[in-house]
Amino acid sequence: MSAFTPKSDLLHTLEQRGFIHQCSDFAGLDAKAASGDLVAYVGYDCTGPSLHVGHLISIMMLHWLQKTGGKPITLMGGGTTRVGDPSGKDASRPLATLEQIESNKNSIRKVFSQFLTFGDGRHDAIQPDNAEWLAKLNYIDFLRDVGRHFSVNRMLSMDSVKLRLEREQELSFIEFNYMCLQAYDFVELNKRYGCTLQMGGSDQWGNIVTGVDLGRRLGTGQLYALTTPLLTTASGAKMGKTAQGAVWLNADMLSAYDYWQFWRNTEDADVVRFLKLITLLPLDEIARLGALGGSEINEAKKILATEATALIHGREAAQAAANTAQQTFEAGTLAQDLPRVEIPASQLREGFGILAAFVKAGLVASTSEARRQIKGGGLRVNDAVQSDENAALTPRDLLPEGVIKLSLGRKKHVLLRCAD
RNA sequence: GGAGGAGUGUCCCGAGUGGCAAAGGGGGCGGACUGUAAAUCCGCUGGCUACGCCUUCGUAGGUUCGAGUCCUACCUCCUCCA
Repeated sequence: MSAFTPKSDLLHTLEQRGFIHQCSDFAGLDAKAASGDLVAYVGYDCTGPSLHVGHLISIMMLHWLQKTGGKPITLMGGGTTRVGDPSGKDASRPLATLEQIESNKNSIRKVFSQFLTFGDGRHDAIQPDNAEWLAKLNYIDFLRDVGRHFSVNRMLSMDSVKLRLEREQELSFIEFNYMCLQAYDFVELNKRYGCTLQMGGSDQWGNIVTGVDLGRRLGTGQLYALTTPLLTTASGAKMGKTAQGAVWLNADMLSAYDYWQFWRNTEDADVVRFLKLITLLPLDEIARLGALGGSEINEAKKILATEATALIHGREAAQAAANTAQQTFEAGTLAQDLPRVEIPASQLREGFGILAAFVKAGLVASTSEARRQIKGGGLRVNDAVQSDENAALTPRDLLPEGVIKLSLGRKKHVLLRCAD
């Protein structure tokens, strides 16, 4: 792969930006992409109400695909989610109900329009749901026409399955069938839309190649597999989850400010890699940012955060988040745009217990945790460290702006405000 | 169907002798150092109306002053046999 110099704009771009982990046939795919009628898809589970930052890489790939003249398909896994993906999860996921899946699907859908142009044109993105064909499959027909092409021996050797077997963990039959359905999807998308490439994270390699294989046996013509590295930090931690939960892409599930903060806190070693993967900045600009030494790299992190946030929350919200951060962390002034929580004015007049206040603000999960944080010096009111867990907030704590600033650690702030 | 083994703090792994809010990791959070970074060091990591009370060790009972630890039944998983 490294020896190969891609001719197509697509592979050229993907390679330069660090998207490529494995490819089933680099040269073949390159030729196909260069021909200008490449249709490719990525499948998305409907297990949650929103995608998270871990999904971002594949979405960006679809974006570049469209930009370089290809047609992207975002396949909603409305059908496969009814079965469950065995990819390395420790426990079998509880199966989602049909209503949940439907609701998740509609919620997930929203995010793609920020990255892709949908429509009926030749290069417009489309968004089918594999329930359209999987739900009406007839078991006998499926076994006869498709099932006989799958080798159990091979499936057993796949990491996702092998791991579960080695660790003596539950692997149910329906989960086992997941890859068969995913392979079938690929073939079906080929028939319906001329799709010849499936992309995904490196953990999907086995599933994707199974689809390529099935296509060959069923006579689809050559199919291709392309995987990306999983989004991890330089220290090896998986991205996408924080203590508060996943870093959601949907704007209604994670604020622009929090999203901006997430990327602002990127490790030094990851900045350039992330700029390439999740922003649209030109490579020479990224190279310039990457050359910044020492603490100057913070400038690059701010740009990373703002560009990333602009993609899903809009330029204006991203800039607002940047401004809020600038005021809070650099100017040391009160940023009115910090997250807010309201309490009744009467409650403040009576004295609002400090522990309850932090719980109310959502900065700690329980009063016990608030107590612990006070012992550890982690709670501040109006930037003053608190040491008395019996203290109460009163109207005297109100800043001139009419709010009380509560902080957990150095980074998390909430403004407490009286409701009228 | 038979024999044996296993299920531990709702993030994960994992010790556990009848006195256990339960060893030790990882992860996470907080503090120090910094640059809202990494590395390192320190603290914390069930809940509450909090020097006490309540809920936790697959589920439900039982023995006991007292059970994660003993007994019974049940559920789930693993291994060997049929």
